[in-house]
Amino acid sequence: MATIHDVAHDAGVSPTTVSRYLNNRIDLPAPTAARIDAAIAKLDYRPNLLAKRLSTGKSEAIGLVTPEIGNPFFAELAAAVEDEAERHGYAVFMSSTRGDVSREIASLERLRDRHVDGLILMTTQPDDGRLAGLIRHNGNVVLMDEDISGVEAPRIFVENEHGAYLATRYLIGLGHRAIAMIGGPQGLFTVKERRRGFERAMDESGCPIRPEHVRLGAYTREFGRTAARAILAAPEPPTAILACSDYLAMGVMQELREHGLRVPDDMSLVGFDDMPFAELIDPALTTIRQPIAAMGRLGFQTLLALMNRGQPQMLTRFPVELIERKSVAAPRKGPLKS
Amino acid sequence: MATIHDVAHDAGVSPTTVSRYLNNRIDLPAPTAARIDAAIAKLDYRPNLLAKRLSTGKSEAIGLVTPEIGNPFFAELAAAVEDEAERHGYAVFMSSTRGDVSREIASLERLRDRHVDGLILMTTQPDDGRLAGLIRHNGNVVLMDEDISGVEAPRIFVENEHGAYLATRYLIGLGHRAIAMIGGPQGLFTVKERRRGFERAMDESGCPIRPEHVRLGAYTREFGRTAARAILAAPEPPTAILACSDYLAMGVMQELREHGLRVPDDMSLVGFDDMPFAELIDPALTTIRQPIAAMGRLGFQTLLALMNRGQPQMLTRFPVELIERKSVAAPRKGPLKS
DNA sequence: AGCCTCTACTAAACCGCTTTACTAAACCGT
DNA sequence: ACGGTTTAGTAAAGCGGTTTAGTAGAGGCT
Repeated sequence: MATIHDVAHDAGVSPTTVSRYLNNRIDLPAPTAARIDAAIAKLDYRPNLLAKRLSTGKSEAIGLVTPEIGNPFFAELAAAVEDEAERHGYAVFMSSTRGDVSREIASLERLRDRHVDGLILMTTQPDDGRLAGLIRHNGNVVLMDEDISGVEAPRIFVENEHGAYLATRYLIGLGHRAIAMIGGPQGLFTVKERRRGFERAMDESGCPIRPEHVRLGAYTREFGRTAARAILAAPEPPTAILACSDYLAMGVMQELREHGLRVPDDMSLVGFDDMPFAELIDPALTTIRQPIAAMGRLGFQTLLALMNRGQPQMLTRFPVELIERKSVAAPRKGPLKS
Repeated sequence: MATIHDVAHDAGVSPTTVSRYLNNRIDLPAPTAARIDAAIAKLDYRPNLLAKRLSTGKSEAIGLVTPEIGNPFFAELAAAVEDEAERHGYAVFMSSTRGDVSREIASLERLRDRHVDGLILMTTQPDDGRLAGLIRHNGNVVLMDEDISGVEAPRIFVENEHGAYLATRYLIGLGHRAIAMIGGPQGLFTVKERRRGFERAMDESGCPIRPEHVRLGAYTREFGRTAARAILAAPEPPTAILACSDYLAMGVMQELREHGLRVPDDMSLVGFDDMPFAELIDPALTTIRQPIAAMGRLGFQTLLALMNRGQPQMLTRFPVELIERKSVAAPRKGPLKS
């Protein structure tokens, strides 16, 4: 393959000149520029990225760390990030941590080793301090979706509290007063926020919250089932359930079905996230929509600003929206017969 | 950051020695090795990947080109590829082409420009020859899922024909004789193969295929709806539909629902792929499972063999499996009342 | 004429690692 | 004691760009 030397030789200039010309750091008289252009075309010259990177110390790539790329929520987000990154000439390395802190650490090490210039990090576990330490040393990290405390990175979140508040108010507005909530891992930022929104809505309307109606565990379908089972077994089961992710809602729905209960006739159900499958299931899931694509785009833009030593917004909250579908109705009369 | 020179200096040897030691190209007496190890630890030395890559000409990264990373099928595959790649110290660049040939070409250019050492390529469109040409020049490409004709790359496919055959035989076994088929883009490899399997099963059982019962268009939910609408409008609608992807099946299901038809009572439905949501929808979808994770792993292994100038298997066919769920029953008696 | 400024470049160092070709010293058998 | 082999390394030339510091020559001003 042709190198910059070949081009320089062919055009009768020095490699320096070609390099500067290609990087717009010099204004060349038209004939010289034309000779260089001709040489490039003739030799089919392509700059060697590896060399360029070593020289500049930039890898022109970013890392996107998600808990699980197979999860449609993160996959959609990844698609948006990738889209925006490509527009700016950046490549995206993805990695799925599967809730494994050591994988999160590994991606931070990739940042330190200049494998990538920056990182968009989504975690699903409360940090024990290790991540925070690494991030502080490395810089160029944008946090999305979940917070890591003790870190001074730009953050991009949704209005978690407001979302849960909206959903709960909506249920209350339809006459529900006994509402259960199922959430992800205890201690997680989104979990706390969503719980707060739920509690605020309940309090405002004077609806009592029974402790056994609040189940925290994991953002998985499996936990949705477990939690639903527990809630159904409670002495006074609720008439509606707020599941703080669509995955949880799926599990709840499956469990209800196995108990012979119908959604929404016997139990109303609201999800959170508006994953692609939310409108495909039956009944279509009423849920809180997060603007995934916009978050992904902004995530990259924020990181870009950070990498260019700009001044990115340090905290962005995206609005959420209640999407009304078919999984919610007025409360049933009378007790559950399952 | 410490460089290999610093380590060498600290250990009292030359950089050459450190380099060779770290790359296992030399056996050093224990004391010397210990000094180097100590220096590395002391200085917290990490080899600069950028420099290493320029020097070796390898980027230790591969590209994974999927039509749409937001699609759970590809997302799951990506997760498996990534997993296997990481195990071998490779990073994975993903890109979604969204059916855009220019994006496919862009990823091949990244290969040529040594951004990545190899590529796993999944396309969703018949090639006009451009891709084939580029692949021939670049080498180190593994084709998955769909074929590109005129290329000598290792290929990894599933038993498309057998899958469709299995599904069709299964329907016929339950008494269906009028079966429709909905497939992806005409001219696509998987479409042709699956169609052939469908036709073979029908022929073998003496079931006539009505031309208006075969709909080819795109592997999308939207097309599933369109095709289902057309099929329902046919003079003699079938009693079962074979949808050649789960996305298509989703669309079909939605359309049927809007016509007031029940699955499987009024119409049996079989999908293809066994995407994660297939068992979540109601009724759970009977479908043909592709071993996605195994395909992803083998995809990387094959590419690795290719990159190391080994002799990879040039064609691998993965078996498929019929997953019986709830979307299939014996054919309804009498005509459709929609 | 002498000095300054501007244009149009260039030489050479550098990024940090790998690798080829080579050497000094120790050991070994006869 | 000597040639040959092994051990334990090293010097220096890349890899292909970028960048800093500098220069030759033309033109303008006084």
